[in-house]
Amino acid sequence: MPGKKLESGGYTLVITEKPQAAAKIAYALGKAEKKSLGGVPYYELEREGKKIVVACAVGHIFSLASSGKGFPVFDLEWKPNYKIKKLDKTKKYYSALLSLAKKASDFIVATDYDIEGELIGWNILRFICKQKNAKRMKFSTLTAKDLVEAYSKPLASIDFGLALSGETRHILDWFYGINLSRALMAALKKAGKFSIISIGRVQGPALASVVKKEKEILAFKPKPYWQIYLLVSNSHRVEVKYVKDITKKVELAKFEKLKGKTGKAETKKTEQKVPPQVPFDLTTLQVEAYRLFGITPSQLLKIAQNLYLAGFISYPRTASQKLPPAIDYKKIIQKLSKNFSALTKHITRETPVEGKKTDAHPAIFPTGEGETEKLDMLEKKVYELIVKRFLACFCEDAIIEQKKIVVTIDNLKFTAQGMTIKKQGWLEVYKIALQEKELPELNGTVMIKEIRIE
DNA sequence: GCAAGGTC
Repeated sequence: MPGKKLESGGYTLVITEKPQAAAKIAYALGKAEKKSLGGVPYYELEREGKKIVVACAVGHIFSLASSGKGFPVFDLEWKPNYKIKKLDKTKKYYSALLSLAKKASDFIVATDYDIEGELIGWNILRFICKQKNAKRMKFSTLTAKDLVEAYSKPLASIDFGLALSGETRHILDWFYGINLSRALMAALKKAGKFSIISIGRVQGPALASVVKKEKEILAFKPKPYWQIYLLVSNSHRVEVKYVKDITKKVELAKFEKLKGKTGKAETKKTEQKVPPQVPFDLTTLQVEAYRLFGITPSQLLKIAQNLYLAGFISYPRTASQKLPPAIDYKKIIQKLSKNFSALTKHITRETPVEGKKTDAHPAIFPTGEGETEKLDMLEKKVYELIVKRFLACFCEDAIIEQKKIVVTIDNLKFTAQGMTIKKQGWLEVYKIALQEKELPELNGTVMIKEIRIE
């Protein structure tokens, strides 16, 4: 392996992104012994006669920094966090990795398999281990099975595409954020004021969208309008609504004259197949957890992260809506059937319904492992939601019937709409807000019984 | 001093 010449006979150093992942990997690979270096945990074990040390970072332990004053500045370089920030908690992790790397004879990067994770691994490799490359463990769940497999069949190289895109993002965010913030403060100073303010790739557009919405709300002038309902009948009584809102009061007169008149009714029925909703990406899970349980997106991220670290679900920071066969979903379903047989019995599909989006990690899925008694109330809710969404992807389409009654009187059109579920299919497993509304069939001449204007 | 994104 290129880079600093390595001692032979040393151990394999597995580099993880966070302490909890280090523990999971170490105990999955063998009888690990927990040790500590300057207050930082690491693990030693032997596997197939080879000594392995599993060490960890704490997310990013390097940051971009510039010596340039004023703006614009473009001379950036990576520096250990502790050399830049006053209040830094990463120094002891940096030191522990530095010391453990010295006695290693080869390295495996086992950070999260995504853009930031690859960069975290690459920076540790080049700046601490003095290596150009290393093997790469690729995994999406922290279950023992996946970790052992990732260790046994590592990728020969880190993913430089991911790592470079991560570095590029850091650089561009720095260029744009720091320079524009400095420019903004300089402009303020020229106007005789002093304040520390900031702008950036995320906060700028976010602020703009809040301001835009606030302006819309301030500019909103409510206008009165009316909706017209008719109670019509022949064999059944049904309330139908005029298809438009009325904004001019004078137009109401022509509706007031309708009472006692007759009109023509027609009912149309259409059947619709509704396929299961696609597997969870993080954003969709956040939306659903808020809709169903009132859990905020940031709260959800923490819960999902915990479920992942405890081995219940796959890596949650994903935009993918795919469930590739490699995750062995048949086995997962088999495991889930122990606790969720009421749900798994509805499964009819061999392969899951999937969405379009892809990512480095698959969509969020349950691993089928872990004891749910160990979860708190919110964790359990989220976990079960993920189980249901996953299993629903293997269930049959639902069939719904849409009914639409159209009543025409004096060339004015009124309608009523109904919906009934003909076949539950996947809805048995994953409930969504489908409001059923029974509606009779109404055809032929109808009499207008009542008029309601509001 | 200013970004954004990891993890605590």
